[in-house]
Amino acid sequence: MSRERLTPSSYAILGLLARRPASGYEIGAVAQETVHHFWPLTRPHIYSELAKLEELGLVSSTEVEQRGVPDKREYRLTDGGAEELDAWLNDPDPGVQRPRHPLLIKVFLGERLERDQVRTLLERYRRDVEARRAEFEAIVADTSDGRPRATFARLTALFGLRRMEADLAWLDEVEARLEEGTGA
Amino acid sequence: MSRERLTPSSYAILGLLARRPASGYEIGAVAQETVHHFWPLTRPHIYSELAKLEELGLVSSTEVEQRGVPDKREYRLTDGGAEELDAWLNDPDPGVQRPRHPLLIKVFLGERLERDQVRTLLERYRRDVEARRAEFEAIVADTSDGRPRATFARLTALFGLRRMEADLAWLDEVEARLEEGTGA
DNA sequence: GTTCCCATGTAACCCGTTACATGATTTT
DNA sequence: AAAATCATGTAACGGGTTACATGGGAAC
Repeated sequence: MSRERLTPSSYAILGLLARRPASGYEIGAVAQETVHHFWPLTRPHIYSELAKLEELGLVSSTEVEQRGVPDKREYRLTDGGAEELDAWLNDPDPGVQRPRHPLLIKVFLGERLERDQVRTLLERYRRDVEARRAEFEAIVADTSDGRPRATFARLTALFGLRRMEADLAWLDEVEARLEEGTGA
Repeated sequence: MSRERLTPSSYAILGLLARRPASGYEIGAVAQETVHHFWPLTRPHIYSELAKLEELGLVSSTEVEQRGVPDKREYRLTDGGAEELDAWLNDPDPGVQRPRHPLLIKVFLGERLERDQVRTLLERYRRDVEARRAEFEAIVADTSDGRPRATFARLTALFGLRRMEADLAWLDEVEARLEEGTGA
């Protein structure tokens, strides 16, 4: 198989197209509301992926005229694309997460910092986490009707929510530990 | 400041060099044991970063002869490098995490899958998570003496540990929910 | 009737990865 | 003595980002 040059981003896009044909721009908008919180897709990236996928015959496109706004190129999944997508989905390999957590670099090097500076840093992070937790909660609330499709979207938001809660618990632990270190 | 082209990886490397001068290869080994679990650094990347950092005057290098093994180029932080590092550390911006969680793409598209296939996928992920949790626990155990430096390393491992626990809790939730869906 | 925004996309760039190179040293 | 490993590194590639382009509507 020469087509094994596809990335998770490729499959995310195939998956979105499986639900509904769309232009690159439209995929960008949908991605923002659906997969962005666990797999960010920028629009330029989507465009280049679509070109690659079309070259591989996994999607096809037609120019669609529009009034008032520029014409768009609408992509749809081909039969081969659906096959490729399902083959990937049925592979139970969960894939690798490469953690990239810049905050922890600063924490790791915390000995170079004043204690108060570490606290400020953590406080800022806590605010970020709380904001993201709220976003996840909103998605969970939005997907709590019984629609079959919403069920799975809900599970991904729940994942984010649980992780944000874990981060908050960690922050509590760390701050408590830093207090100890201070007084003594 | 023209030097504002540095990435978190740059600062991670500066931070490691602040502890001890080292060659690119040695930084690679240390990074593997210290920052890899929250900020992976591959050796080729380290080499190119070092070249860039030297060009900016943030590190300096000297060729060191060795017996039996190839000569190495040893890098050390310059005064300017230490300044730059501390400026970054003292900025309380925790930075952006770009979540990249390929598993959740499959979960999100779960309606295209057989229920059992979803279960298999989650089971595989659970094993991964348990393995990673064990690694974090090992680091926590390894850093539980009172060394000041170990304290901060420990906090980063604790972060990973809490997140893995969150993932396991999520898996329990999801699997329970999927059982419901099955019987009815 | 300028100024701002919206819908659509392209171009340029670079961070980080995977693949390759090489000579000494230890292992079998 | 062949094979594997170690210590050091270079080369090539590409996924994904930030910056730019553009023309029609909407807003003030």
